Amino acid sequence: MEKNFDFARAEAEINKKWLESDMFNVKIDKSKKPFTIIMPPPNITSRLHIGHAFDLTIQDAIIRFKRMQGFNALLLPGADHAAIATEVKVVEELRRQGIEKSSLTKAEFMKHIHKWYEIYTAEIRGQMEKLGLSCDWSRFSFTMDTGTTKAVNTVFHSLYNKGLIYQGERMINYCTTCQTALSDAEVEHSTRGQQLYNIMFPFVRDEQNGVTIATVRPEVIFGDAAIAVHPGDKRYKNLIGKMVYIPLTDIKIPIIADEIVDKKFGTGILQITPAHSHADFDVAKKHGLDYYKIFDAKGTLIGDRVGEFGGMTIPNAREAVITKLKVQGLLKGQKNRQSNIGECYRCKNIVEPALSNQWFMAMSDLAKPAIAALKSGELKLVPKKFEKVYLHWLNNIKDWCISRQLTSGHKIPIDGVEDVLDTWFSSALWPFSTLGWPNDSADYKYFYPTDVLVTAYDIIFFWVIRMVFSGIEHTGKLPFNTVLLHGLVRDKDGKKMSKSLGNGIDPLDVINEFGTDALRFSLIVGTKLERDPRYSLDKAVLARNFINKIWNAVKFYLAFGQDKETNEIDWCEFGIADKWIMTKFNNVVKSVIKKYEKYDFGVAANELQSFFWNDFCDWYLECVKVSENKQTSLAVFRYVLFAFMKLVHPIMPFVTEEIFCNLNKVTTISFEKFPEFSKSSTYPKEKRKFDDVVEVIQLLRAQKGVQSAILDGDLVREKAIIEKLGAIKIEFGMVDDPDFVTKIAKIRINIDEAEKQKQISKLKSEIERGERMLGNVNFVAKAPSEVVAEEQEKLASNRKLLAQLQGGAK
RNA sequence: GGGAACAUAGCUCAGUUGGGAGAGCUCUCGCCUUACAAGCGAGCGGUCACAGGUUCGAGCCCUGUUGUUCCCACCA
Repeated sequence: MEKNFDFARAEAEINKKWLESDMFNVKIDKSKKPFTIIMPPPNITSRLHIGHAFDLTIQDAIIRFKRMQGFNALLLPGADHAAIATEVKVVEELRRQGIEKSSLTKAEFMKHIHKWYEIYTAEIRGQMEKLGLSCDWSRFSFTMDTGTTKAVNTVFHSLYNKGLIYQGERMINYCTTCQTALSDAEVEHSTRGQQLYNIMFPFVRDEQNGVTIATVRPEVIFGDAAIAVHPGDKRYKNLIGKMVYIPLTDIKIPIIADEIVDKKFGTGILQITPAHSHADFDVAKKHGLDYYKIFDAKGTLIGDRVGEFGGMTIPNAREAVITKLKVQGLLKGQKNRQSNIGECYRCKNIVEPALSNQWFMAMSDLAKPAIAALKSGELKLVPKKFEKVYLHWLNNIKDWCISRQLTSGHKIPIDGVEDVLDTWFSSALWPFSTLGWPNDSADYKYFYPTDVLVTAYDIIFFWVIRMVFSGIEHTGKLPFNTVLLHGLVRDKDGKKMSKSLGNGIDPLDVINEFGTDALRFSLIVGTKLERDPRYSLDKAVLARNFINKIWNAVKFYLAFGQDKETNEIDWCEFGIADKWIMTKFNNVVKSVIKKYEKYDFGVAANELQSFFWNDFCDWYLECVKVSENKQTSLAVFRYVLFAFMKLVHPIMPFVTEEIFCNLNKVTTISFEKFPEFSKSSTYPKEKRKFDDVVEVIQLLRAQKGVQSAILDGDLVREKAIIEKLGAIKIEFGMVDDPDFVTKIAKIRINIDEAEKQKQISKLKSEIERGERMLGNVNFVAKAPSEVVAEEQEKLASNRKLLAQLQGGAK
C-alpha cells in the first residue's frame, strides 16, 4: 500500500470508472422512491470558484447520502448562458482580437456567442467532474438548449395570453454601459461620495432672484417638469403656484406642493424630473405633469430642452452645466455628501432611472400563492431566518421588467420584437424545463416535483422566489419542498473573496495540491448553515492530515489483520474495549444520521473526525494491539473501519471508494447501505467502565518519570491495556495509602505530597459545591428529582474518595 | 428610514428542551513508542460583549446598551 494516499492517481482512476460506468445515471424505477436535486447551473462566464465548490459539495453529499439510503437519487447538472455577463465577456474577447462588436452583423456576433457556449460548457463540466460529483451526465442541461427554449416560449405565451405579460412605457432602471434595461433585483445599492449642488431657478431669466434647489445631478435640470416644496413649509408657502425658469434655458416650470419633499433636506426645495427619477415619476403622475426624456440609451443628452449640451455624455454635461452655472452666478454652493446610488449588478456602473418602453411580468397575482405556500408550511426554507426575507420581498413586489436590449439570450417570442428575455426568465423554469416540461415526459412525471434546492442566500430574489411562483403557475406544484440556503464563502478574515482584493482561493488549486476530498472536507467541516463560512488553506492542510490518518489506520489493519478476515463477528468474544468502541460508534451513527437528515454536514463532519481520530485511532487501535482476543478485535476494527467509510463517503467520496473497493473487492461503495444505529450493539455498562479505565490511564500518563504503580481495583483483565497505553508497569495489591483515587481504583505511585494535596483540595471543593447545592431547600424542592439524585450520588462518591485518600494520609 | 443575524480560549468555531464551559489550530513541555512527525503524550489558556430581569439554577429565555456584518428602501 502507498505510504500516503496518492489522491491524484486515485481520483483520476475513480473518476474514469464513475464516468465510464454511468453508474450515477438514473433509471426510472417506479418501485424506488426518487430523490432529486436539480443543480443551480453555474454561469459559463468563468471558472468554478470556491463558492461553487461549496455549493456543489453540499449537493453531492446530500445525493450520495440519499442514494445510500436506498433512494433513486438524481443530481441533474447544468450550466447557464448568463446572457448579459457572457455578452460582456465575448465583447472583451473580441476586442482583444481587434474586433469591435459594432463591426459585426448580428449573425456574426451570435456565431462567437455560440462558440463560447460550446467551449465553456465543456470547461465547466470538466471542472464539475473534478469535484467528484455523482451527477447524471446524460441529463446535463444548458439554459439555451432546445428544451429550455420550448419551455420559455410556452411560458411566455401562457402568461401573455392571460395578460400577465404586457408591454408598456414605465420607469425602469437602465444601465448605460450594458445598454439594457434591468430589473429591480439587478440594481445594487451602495454609498458613494457625491457633490451636492445648490442651484438657483430664477423668476426672471438670468436674474439672481429665484428659488434654490439641492441636487447631485445638475444635468437633469433640463428634464424638470416642476419645482416642489412641502405643503406645510411656512417658508415657501407664498411660492406655490409661481413659475420659475430652468437655468440656462427659456423654459418655465411651475412650483408645486407635495409631501414627498423633506423640509429638512438641503434647501427644502426639490426639482421634479419625471423621466429620470422613480420618485419624481410618481409625483408627476399625481400632478398631471409632462415627462421630458433628456438622454438616450447610451447616456447621451438629447432633445430640444438640452440646448448646447446636446450630444454630451452625462458626466461631461454635468461638468459643463456646473461651469456655466458658475458663470451665471446661479450655482449657490456645493458640498460633499454620502448618498445612496443604484449600481448595475454586472458592471457596477451607476444605473439611470429612465422612462422606457419595455416588457413586464405582472407580479401581484403570481406572488399570492408563493406567499401562501410558505405560510402553510408546504415550502420550507432552511435556515428559517430567510422566511421573513422571502415574505417581505413578495409582499412588496413590483412588476418584473423582463426585456433586455442584448443580442444573445432567449428572444421574446413575438414576431418583430428584437429584445431578448432576462436571463433569470429561463432560470425560473429550471426545475421543470430540465425534466422535459412542457412535454409530458417520463422524467417530468417521475422526478417532479424535486426534493431540495441548494443555493447561496444571495439569489433568493433573483432565482429562488421566481422558481417558486413559476412552478406553481405553470406546473401547479411547488418545484421543490425544501430550499437549503447556505452562506457565502469568505476569506480567513471574513472578507468576501474577490479578484480585485487578491484574497481568492481557486478550488482547482486546492484540488491539485491536496486532493478533492481534502477540498470537500475542508469546505464543509465546522460550518453552520446560518453563517458565512471562512476558508483558508490551513483548513485544507488539516483535512489532508485527516485523510492521511485514515489511510494509516487502514495500513495498520493490512499489516496486522488482513489474514484474519472474518465477516461474522462473535459478540460473545468481545472484550471491554471492543464493546466500548461499538457503543461509541453506534452513537456516532445515530448522531450523524440525524445531522445529515437536517443537512447539517458541518457539525457531523466534526463529529466524524473526532470519533475516528480520538476514539478509534488513539484508543481503540492501541487496544487492538494488546487485545486478549486479537482475532475478534481485528474483526471489530474492520467492521467499524468500513462502516465509517460509508459514513464519510458523502463528504469524501474518493478516499472512501479507494479503500472500500480495494479491501472488499467490490466495484463501488456508492450503493452500499448507509449504516444504521443498532441498540443491541451498544454496551452502556462496559462503556462506562472503559471510560473509567481511560481516566486511570490518563492519570498515570500525567505522572512524569514514573515507571511503576500499584493498583487496588478490579482491573486484572485490563492490565495489558493499562500497561501499554499508560507506558507503565503495574502490579495489583492492597493500597491503604493511595496517591490517587478514582471510581475504580486506588493507586500508589510514590509521588510527592504536593500532588496528592492538590487532589485532596480539588475533592474538597467538589464536596463543598455539592453540599451547597443540596443544602439549598429551593433546589431540592424545585429541581427535577433526577438532577437532585445525581448531585447526591456525586457527593457521596466524592466523600468516599476523599476518605480513601485521607485515610491513608494519616 | 425598515428589517435580520452575530458577539464563547490568541485564531476558527461547537454548545441539542435552562442543570458543573468544549473541540481543532496556535503556544509550552516531553517523545522518531513497529499505522501515521501530515505523528504520539502531557499541559497553559475563558467575567460566554455590557447592564438589568425571569428562575432553586442562565452561554442558552426576556428587556435595554454597545460593537460587527448583511439585506431591503424613490432622501433629492
